[in-house]
Amino acid sequence: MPELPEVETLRRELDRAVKNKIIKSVEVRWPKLVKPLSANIFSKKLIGQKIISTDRRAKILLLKLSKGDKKTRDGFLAIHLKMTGQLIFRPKKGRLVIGGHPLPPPPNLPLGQGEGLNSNLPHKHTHIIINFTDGSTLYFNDIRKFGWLKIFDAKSLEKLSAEFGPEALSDQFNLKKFQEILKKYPNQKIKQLLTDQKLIAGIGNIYADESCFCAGIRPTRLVKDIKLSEINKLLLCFKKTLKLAISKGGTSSDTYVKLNGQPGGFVPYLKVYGRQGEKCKKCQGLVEKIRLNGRGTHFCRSCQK
DNA sequence: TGATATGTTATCTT
DNA sequence: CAAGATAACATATC
Repeated sequence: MPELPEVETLRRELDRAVKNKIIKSVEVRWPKLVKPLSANIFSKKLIGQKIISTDRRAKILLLKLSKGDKKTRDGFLAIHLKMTGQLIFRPKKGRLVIGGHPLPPPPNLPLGQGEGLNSNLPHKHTHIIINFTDGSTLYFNDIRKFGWLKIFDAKSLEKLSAEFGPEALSDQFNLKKFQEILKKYPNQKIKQLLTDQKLIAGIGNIYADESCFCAGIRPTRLVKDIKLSEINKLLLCFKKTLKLAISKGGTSSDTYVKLNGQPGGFVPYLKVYGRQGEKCKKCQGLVEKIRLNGRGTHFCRSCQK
C-alpha cells in the first residue's frame, strides 16, 4: 500500500515525533530485515545517534543521523515498508503515530473500537524496536516481512537515489520531462511506465489506476498512441491525485481505520481502484478489473479510451 | 482449499 | 541480448 502519499504522510508525522531524539537501544527480532548487516552491527551503528531530520525518496523513508559515517560525515537510516510494513511511534506520553499498513483490531472488537494490535506493542508482527533516550519508542511491524531497514552513508545513498527517476511531485517533473521519458518506450503500456520507479519515483499500483482514470486513458494504452494533450492531462492528473491523497493523510487502503476509528482519508476518493463490478462514479458503466503485467488493474471502459 | 494482495527483484522463458 | 512472464520474499484474508 504505501506509495508516495502514504510515505510522505508518514514522514511528516514522524518528523515531529523523532526529530532530535537519541537512539538508546535497538532490538532486531527478524534479522533478515536489516540485511546485509547483522542484527548486532545494525544496532551498534544506530546506538547513540541523534535523528537530525527526515526525508523521502520515492517510497523510501530516510532518517538523517547525527554521527554518520566517519569519512562522509553523513549517515541515514532508510526504511522501506514494501507492501505491509508499518511504523508506530510511541511517545513516553500521548498519542501513537502510525503510518503504513494498518493492522486489524482483535476479532472480538468491531472496527473503530480500540486500537487493535496497534495498541499492544510489541506484538508478533513487530520485527524491529528502536528505543530513544527520552523513553519513546519506534516500532517496525510488517506482516509479510518484505520491508527493510538499511543504513547508508551519503555516497551510497546517492547511488541508490540515482537508480530512481525524478520525484513525481517535483517541479522538474514537467511536461517536457514526461514526454522525454515516454518517448523512449513507444510500445509500452502507459501504466507500466507510470509505476516504474526508475522512470518516475513514487507512483504505485493504486495511484497509477486512479491517475489513468482521471486522464481518461486506459492503463493498457500504448504510449505511442497517446496524444500530447492527453500526456499533459495525465501529468496534471497524477500530480493532482498524489497531492490530494497527501492532503487526505495518504490513505489508500480499503481496510485502513485510523486510531480514532474514522475511515481512512483517501478511500472515498478512489474512483476505480478496488471498485471492480461497481458503478463508475462518472458514467453508468461498471468498473472493470484486469491483470496487467501481473498487477490488478482497474478502469472504466467508457470513461477511459 | 485456492486465489489474491498495495512493492521490488531475481530468475526463468520466450 | 532483450522483453516478458513468473517466482520469490511470508502471511493474512476472502
